[in-house]
Amino acid sequence: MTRLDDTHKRASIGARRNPQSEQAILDAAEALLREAGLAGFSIEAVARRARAGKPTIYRWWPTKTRLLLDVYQRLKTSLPSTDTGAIQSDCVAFLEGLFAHWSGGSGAIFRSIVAEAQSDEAAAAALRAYSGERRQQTAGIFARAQARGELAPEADPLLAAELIAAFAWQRLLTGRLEISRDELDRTVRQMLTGVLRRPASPGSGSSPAEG
Amino acid sequence: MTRLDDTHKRASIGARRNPQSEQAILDAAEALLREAGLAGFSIEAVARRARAGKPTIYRWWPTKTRLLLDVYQRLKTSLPSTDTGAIQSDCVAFLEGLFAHWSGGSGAIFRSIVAEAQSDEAAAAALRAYSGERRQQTAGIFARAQARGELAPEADPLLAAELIAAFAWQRLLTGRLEISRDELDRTVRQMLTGVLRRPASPGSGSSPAEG
Amino acid sequence: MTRLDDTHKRASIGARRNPQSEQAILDAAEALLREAGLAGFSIEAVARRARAGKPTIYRWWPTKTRLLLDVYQRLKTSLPSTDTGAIQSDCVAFLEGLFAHWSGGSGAIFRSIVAEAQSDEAAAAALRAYSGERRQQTAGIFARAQARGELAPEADPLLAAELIAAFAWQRLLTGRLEISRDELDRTVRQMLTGVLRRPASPGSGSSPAEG
Amino acid sequence: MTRLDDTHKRASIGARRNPQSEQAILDAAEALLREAGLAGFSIEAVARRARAGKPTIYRWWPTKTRLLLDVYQRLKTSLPSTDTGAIQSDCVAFLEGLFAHWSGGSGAIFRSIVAEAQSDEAAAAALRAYSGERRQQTAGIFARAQARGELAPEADPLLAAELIAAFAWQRLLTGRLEISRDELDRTVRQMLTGVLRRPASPGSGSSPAEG
DNA sequence: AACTAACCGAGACGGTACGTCTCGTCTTATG
DNA sequence: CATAAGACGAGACGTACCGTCTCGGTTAGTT
Repeated sequence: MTRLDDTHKRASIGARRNPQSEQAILDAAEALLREAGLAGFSIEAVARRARAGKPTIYRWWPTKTRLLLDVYQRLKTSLPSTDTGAIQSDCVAFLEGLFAHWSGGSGAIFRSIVAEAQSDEAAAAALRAYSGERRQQTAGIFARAQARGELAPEADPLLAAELIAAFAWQRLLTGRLEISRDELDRTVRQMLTGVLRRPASPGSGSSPAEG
Repeated sequence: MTRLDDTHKRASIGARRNPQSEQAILDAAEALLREAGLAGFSIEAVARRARAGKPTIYRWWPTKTRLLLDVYQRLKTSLPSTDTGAIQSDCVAFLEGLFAHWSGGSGAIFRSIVAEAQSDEAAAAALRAYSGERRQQTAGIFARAQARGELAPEADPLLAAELIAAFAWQRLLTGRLEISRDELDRTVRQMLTGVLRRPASPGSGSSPAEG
Repeated sequence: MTRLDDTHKRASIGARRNPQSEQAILDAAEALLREAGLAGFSIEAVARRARAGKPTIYRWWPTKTRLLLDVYQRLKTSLPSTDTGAIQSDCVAFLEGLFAHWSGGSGAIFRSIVAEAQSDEAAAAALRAYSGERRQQTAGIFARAQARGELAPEADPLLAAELIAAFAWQRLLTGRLEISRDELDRTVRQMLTGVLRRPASPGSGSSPAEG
Repeated sequence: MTRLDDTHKRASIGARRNPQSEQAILDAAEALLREAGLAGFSIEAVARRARAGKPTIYRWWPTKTRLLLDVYQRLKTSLPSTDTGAIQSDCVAFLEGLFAHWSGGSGAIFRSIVAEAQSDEAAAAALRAYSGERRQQTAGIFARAQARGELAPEADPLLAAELIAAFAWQRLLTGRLEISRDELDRTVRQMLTGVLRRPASPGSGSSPAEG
């Protein structure tokens, strides 16, 4: 990428990790995942593409899964939980942002991680830790709404975060990320309001009656 | 398993498929998946265990995925959607049944299929079809409740089914199927009632009665 | 060949060998040997080409070797040992005829038999029998010359036959059948006269003339 | 064989060929050929016996034939052409030595090479080269005799070598290596003297003077 | 005329070997 | 002492043949 010497002699830089190699390996891994998915992702292939020795990879990433996770970590960047001041639009923005992020190529990588986690306990643990952390983060959206008085006091923000994430996951894993703005709205609304019939309270309605 | 004649001479029965071999292969595949998951599942291993020749497997299941799907198909059986007359307990029963089913070994197989679907389009399509069909089925629970007047008229049963299934999937895929009855209750309740604050109907109040 | 109905339905003709099938199988085997040598010669391939069932082949030719031998037998035809009245030209004619015969395609088949005989005892026995018989036949050339007084009385016709055949075999097996008439002449001459120095006819003697 | 550490941990020794593995593979190949001939000789079997990975074999010996040739090369050692001072005994010694060499197990290997050469052009070329070289070597026996004046000046040593080798080959390939000393003597004598009747030169005679 | 017996093509069966691929470990030579 | 390189043992991949088996159908002799 940033290198000028394309004769690519990238030898040791002494008794410490060579960041150029690290970059080259992560770049290669990411590219392979984007191009061919988990199927084309092998340590052998990464080493070939990165012009790195296999032991160099194994030295820093003891398992394929760890490399996978590092690749995903790198592009997790921000996804800043937008705060529009209204929970409905916050949730829609959250899902829209996530789906856009995933559609941009990183979805393939995350799918790979989930797949890997189904047969590799290390990946499973990492995925569990990662998704727990993300859940906490997402729960923040609901906690803020609760603080604003938008949510019922007894609502569990963490559980709400789990449910919305679960929806997103299933869409990703079954390749159904294409979803219209309108459908997204309706989905979020039903998640927020639930499905139960409201007790016909006199002079009220499902949404905020008036002021 | 059910065989008694473990002298296993299971030769050809003429120019057509031998159902004994088919059974033995599916049995072996299922056992391997249950025992070691997708990692231990190889055509080679299945052939060894089933005492079958590899070409016999390849003859009938052109890809590993097809065999995987056939294995799952076999044990899809019923999971009869219980009808307790109340949506809350219906949903709890649904999740309890599903989690029990998955915990009983078939979860490992379903996880394998989901994993496979992340890199194999055939598996993905099959999974999509299967989960769509199941969603329809699950939506029935909500449609019946709606007919009873338990649910709001504008509630979307199919969407509700998607949300509850998504929750279950994520729990399975992250290895978090152990869940107490109480937690299940709370989860279902929040799914059904939503999280929004109630419009403070006069003389009522879901929880914060007073203080 | 002679059939007109190329829909080639060649069913059983009752409880006995169907000569059409036998022909088709031998034809196919011979063709395969000529085209691709021993490497392309498999029961499977013969069956495919002959549109015959494998058991039909195994019924009549218990081993690949037997089929091989039958194919060779079929085209052994004659090779009539020419009798020109002079041993030198008889031998040259013998070798020329043999080399021409082998060059015409049957050489590939005979090479296959020799190869087969190196790892299959049945083929080895058959080859031994066959070559012994041929040796007897070839010895006739020398016996006739001996009767004519052309050969020394103590010469062994059978041994002479063995030597000339051995020469031919080695040429075949190392792919050196192309040989000029002149070289053939010289070869035969040296075989017949030997290599020892002549006793310088009258009044001399290389070896022990007398005492 | 000569190893003491049969715990056989024989890993890589860096980015170059491991001579231990090479030895083990050649040993295994030779043993298999001696024990079961070409039929029992498969890359799979060699790998198993040598405790080597198949790719290790394929890396260094692209074809089965190459491995075969290397095995034979290894035991070609010497066969020093004895020089007794008399062509008759030289030839007998040559054949006796060769037959003994072949009977000692290497015959099976050479037969395999000849067989292989009948369907593999690479093997054929190698065999041609090898036998040409040996022929040159053997011709030395006759050339020396010619220099001594034992042979006729017009005799062709190379052709003589070809004829004696051909005799040996045919005996090997038809499994007729058992031959008495006496028969060997007679055979060599007829090769050397030829079969033609000597011109009845006065006062001489090849053997029976006259009556 | 029905029955039996052996043939026929077809093709599935359990196996073995093929040659290629990737795995994760190892040891070198280079810097 | 980290690096690129690449050999190593192991074993799965998907394919080709092996030799055996059973099938459904055909035809000829025997009852």
